[in-house]
Amino acid sequence: MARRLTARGERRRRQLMEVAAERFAVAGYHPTSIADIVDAVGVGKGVFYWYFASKEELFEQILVEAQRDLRRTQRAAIADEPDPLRRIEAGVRASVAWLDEHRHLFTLFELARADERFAPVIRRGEEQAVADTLPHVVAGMDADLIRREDPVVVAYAILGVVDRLTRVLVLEEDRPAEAVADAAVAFCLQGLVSPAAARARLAFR
Amino acid sequence: MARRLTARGERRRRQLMEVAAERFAVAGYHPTSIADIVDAVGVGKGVFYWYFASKEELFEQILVEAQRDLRRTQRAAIADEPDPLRRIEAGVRASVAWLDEHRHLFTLFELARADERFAPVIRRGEEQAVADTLPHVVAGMDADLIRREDPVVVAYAILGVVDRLTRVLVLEEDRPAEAVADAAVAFCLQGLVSPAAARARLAFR
Amino acid sequence: MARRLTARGERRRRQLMEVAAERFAVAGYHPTSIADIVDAVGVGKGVFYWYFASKEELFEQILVEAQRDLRRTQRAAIADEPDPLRRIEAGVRASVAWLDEHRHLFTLFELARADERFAPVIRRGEEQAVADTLPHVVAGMDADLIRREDPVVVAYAILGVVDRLTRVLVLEEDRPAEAVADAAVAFCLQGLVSPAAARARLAFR
Amino acid sequence: MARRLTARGERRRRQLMEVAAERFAVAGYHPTSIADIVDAVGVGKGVFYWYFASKEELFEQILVEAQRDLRRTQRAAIADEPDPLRRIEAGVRASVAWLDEHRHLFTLFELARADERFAPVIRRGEEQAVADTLPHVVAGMDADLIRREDPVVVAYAILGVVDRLTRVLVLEEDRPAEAVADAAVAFCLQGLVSPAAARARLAFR
DNA sequence: AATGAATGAGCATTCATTCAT
DNA sequence: TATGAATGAATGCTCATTCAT
Repeated sequence: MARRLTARGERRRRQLMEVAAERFAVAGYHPTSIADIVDAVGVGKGVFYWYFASKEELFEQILVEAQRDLRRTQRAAIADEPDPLRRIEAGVRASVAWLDEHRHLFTLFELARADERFAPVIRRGEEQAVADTLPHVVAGMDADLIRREDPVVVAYAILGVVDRLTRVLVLEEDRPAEAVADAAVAFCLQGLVSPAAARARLAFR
Repeated sequence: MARRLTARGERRRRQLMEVAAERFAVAGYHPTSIADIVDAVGVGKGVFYWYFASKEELFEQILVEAQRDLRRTQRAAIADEPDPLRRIEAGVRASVAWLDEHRHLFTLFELARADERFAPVIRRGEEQAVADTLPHVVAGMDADLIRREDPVVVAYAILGVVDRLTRVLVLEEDRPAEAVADAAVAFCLQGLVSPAAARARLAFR
Repeated sequence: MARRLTARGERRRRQLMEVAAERFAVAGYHPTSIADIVDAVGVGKGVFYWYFASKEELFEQILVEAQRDLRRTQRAAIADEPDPLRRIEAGVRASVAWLDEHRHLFTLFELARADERFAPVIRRGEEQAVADTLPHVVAGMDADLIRREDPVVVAYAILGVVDRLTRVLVLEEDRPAEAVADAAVAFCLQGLVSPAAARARLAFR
Repeated sequence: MARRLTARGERRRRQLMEVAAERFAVAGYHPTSIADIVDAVGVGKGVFYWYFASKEELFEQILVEAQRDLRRTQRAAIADEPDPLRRIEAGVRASVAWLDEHRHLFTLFELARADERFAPVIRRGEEQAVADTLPHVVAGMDADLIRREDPVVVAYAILGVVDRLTRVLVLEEDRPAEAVADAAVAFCLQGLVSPAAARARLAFR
């Protein structure tokens, strides 16, 4: 592939990707057939194979573009923050917001993770996200703002919190994204122990 | 179904479930055919349908039994702990250990979550886990050991941390389960801010 | 087969045949499995094959016994009638009544006729019925009570009328069997032309 | 379905229907597999499902088209007849001729009647045939050409005679269709009583 | 006589992909 | 670029029949 496309061709390609993304999210990858996709767009099957080498390639491209967009959004949100903790916080908030706004793509990430063929794409994106977070975590530790822990662990833990809270509370229970972002930030920064208990624990050391 | 089985029949049923669980985990649900399963067991195709009404029912039963076992393990681990925080900690440790020991079942949970038909089963299990955690969180808040927050949020956050850290660090990066459990506990209890920063923050209030 | 059966065995055999006949009538021959039958009776599959060599043999025996019973009924109804036309009439009435009372067996006759394997059994029964009717038709012609026509044709025509009127009007439209028998007799005896038209026609000859 | 077909596609569809109709008639519906059909046509299995949604739909379409053709033939045969009795006679003759010429479709009607799923299609056609016959019967009664009886009964009786005589005498015993049509007409019009007996009966009234 | 278990060929249907036009 | 048509391997599932106990 990597065909050179006319403007019209580019539009078609987009259209196919969008329709496919939506169907995949609603019905799943397997249950959505090429026929479903081209029928929804109103074109013949040949068209599909003009733009994509295979169903697999199509899904992969949807995923990669979505990851790229999410990452772009995170970087933009972080850009102006000098404080490491606030950078992380901004990243969390931006992620929750993006996942909320692109629910079907969020769903596709989950779908992809469960499929042998696409899991690597997701893993790659996740590793990228961790790599992006790492410098801020390390900077936070150097500034004694963040507990000294394996920074990779910390980064994955944040990912886990954001992912789960957004999926369950925003997508399924329809809570407002900002409130969930607040909760995610609070949990990630302070954990669940109360200040009182924290003080008591400190006294021990 | 719900057939009355002889001892021999019960053994067969177990064997089919185990072989299927393992194949599903390795290759995925769709790619694993009934033929694969019965061939692996070395029986005819009809045998499968003597014990299970469908491939779908089989998967569901695997999931439900796995969830039951995980829950049993968690409850056992928590049983003797009087302190709410320690109960939560024990639950986290038990979960990481179980997921480590039953890696293929952990994988099945992920697979299932991505499939329309099985997602409800997973959600149900997750809700059960949250419901199981809730009393301890609330007790912790009442004893002023845990920050006052929406306890449901807290429970899901813990789930997210445990799930992600175990999946990536234990299953993929092969770190020792105990170390990962330590890290998960630490993150969940204290979050990522350092004691110093916490003190500084406290001063503000 | 043709096993010597104890009294209990004979009961079992009857029970299997009755249950099977009813299921076949309701759901069809193919859609009714041996499993359905033995489950309905509450016995294991082996029992079935103790009494019948195959599903096919079972159906055949049901058919043959039903035909035998129908024929017995017809002969009994005709026995005391000296007049050929009245014999035919009595036969028609007896047939409609029997088919009404044994609706499921009537249905089985239809089912069987459509199946290559059983059609011969039905044909045989039909030929028997025709052969049974023939003497009365011939006697009627000899006594100048019945138009001179190919008696075989006449016999099959009667069969056709009885079969169709009973099936549609009695079984489907739930009309009383006696009324339908009346109508069948009237049509068979006089056809559809009015006496006036008949007279007019006669004048021509 | 209801796909837009090219001329070539339309040809394929016809071909599949014809081959299928013939196989169904020879071997039965169940025993004829999709594989049999496409193999006979010499195409891949997918082709079948390009043109038909299911085996069931195919059979139904065969039936409906056959019924349509039979009805067309009947109407054409009747068109120029002013006399009600002659219209009925013409209809009977046209039916016998059509059933003779399309023996395999006649067989399919029988097959279909025995199958739960297709019986309604047959019943519908039968009701149509009765509805088509009714006006002539009523007209005949009004003109005092036909005995006053329930016209629906009369119509079904005619159907029964035509069906049975054609099936047994034409299809099985290979008698000439015209002779059988003659016999059917004679029986339907005059019944089986002789003119003499009829006169005698009249005397009574 | 009876049971639960097992067999395995057979079937309708799906679907990613390719092809001829 | 685009279409309708075609491919054919693969899949889940059924079921009459047999077997071991």
